[in-house]
Amino acid sequence: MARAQFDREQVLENVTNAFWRLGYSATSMQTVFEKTGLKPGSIYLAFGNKEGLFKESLDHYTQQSLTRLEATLAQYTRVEEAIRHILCRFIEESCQAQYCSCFLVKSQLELGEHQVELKNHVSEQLRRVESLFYKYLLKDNSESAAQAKASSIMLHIFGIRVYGYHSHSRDQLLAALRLGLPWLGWSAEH
Amino acid sequence: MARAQFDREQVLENVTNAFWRLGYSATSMQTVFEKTGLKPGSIYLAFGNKEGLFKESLDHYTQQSLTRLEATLAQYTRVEEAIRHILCRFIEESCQAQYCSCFLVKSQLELGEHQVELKNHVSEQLRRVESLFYKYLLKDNSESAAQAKASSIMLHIFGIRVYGYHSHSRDQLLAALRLGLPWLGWSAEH
DNA sequence: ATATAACTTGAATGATTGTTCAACTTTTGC
DNA sequence: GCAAAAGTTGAACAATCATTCAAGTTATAT
Repeated sequence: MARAQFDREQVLENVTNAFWRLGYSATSMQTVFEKTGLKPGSIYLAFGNKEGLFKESLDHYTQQSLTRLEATLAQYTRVEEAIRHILCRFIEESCQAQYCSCFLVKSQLELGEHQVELKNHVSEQLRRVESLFYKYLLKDNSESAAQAKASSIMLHIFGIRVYGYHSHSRDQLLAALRLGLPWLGWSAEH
Repeated sequence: MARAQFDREQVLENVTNAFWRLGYSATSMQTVFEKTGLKPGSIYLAFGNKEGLFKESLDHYTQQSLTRLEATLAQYTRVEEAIRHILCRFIEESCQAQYCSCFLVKSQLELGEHQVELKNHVSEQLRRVESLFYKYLLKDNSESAAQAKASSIMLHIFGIRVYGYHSHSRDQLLAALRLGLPWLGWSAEH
């Protein structure tokens, strides 16, 4: 029973990157072989097929994202401050040259009738993100207020992910966030 | 000089629908031939290639969208009321069974390094939409306020387009819009 | 009526798609 | 040390991809 000779994490890192940038359809298995240096047989034995590989990539990405979000949310005493930090980070990301939006958002919109299972899987991951915000907002809010605020946060995040993909304008996005999320208590200067 | 025997508008309608639902990569020319009933030669003579066909589809969709938006904006005396109507319409759309988000948003996120020209074209169309809101908001706002409000509207629209694609929850979206866009002056009941 | 330009047809192109598999190598359990 | 399990290899598969083109048809201009 020989062990796999490749680092599964490393492989998923490369594959996720390819899927993230190019999308599910536009990423060929040929591309996967090249980015990982593995041969067809190894990939198919380890991940089943393209859908399985994509699903694991999604999980890999979600895991990283949630961990990072949770860390930031736990770091600050006031939830609003943490969320502000997260949103500002997203804006900064969107201004970088190689920005390619959010893997989950892109996948959600790309997948359709032909990949229902994958699409539902993405939806589930997005709901996990919203639940995380909801959980932290519950500390200072009623259930209905926390839900509305969590949804509003998600709307703005989705907005940044799309808007930032073609605009790259930090100030415009920041002004829009200040206007749409006044309850986050933005400071006067920044 | 024989005229084309097909209705260009009708063909674009069908093709747009396919691209909209399946995306650029996942829509094969074979699909195009089937949906239109035309043979390869006719399509390639009329539209050049897949990219050209996609570009015309985008323009067809943008034309229809802008016309509809402009009509609603011109219909109401108060801009805020018009925008509220538009957003509510978007929410209603997102609750329908066959909802497939916004063609421009989906394309913006799908297109990448390999279709830079197309991607820029989509960005341009999205900017036209924002400019339309900006123009109408200028009537009652300073330039900076109108810009911030237009951006905020776009963020929320993008949000609906993504959020509505996996949630289908009318009330949640509405509550989030009321929270994020209070300056639109929502009535107490609805 | 005829010449010519516009358009349609459908088979064919070579490249690329996702996936399989028999042969081979490596590691493990006993 | 031996057998079996696990993993690797690289060629090969049929299917589909976007696109082309020579031949045939149609409409228009003169």
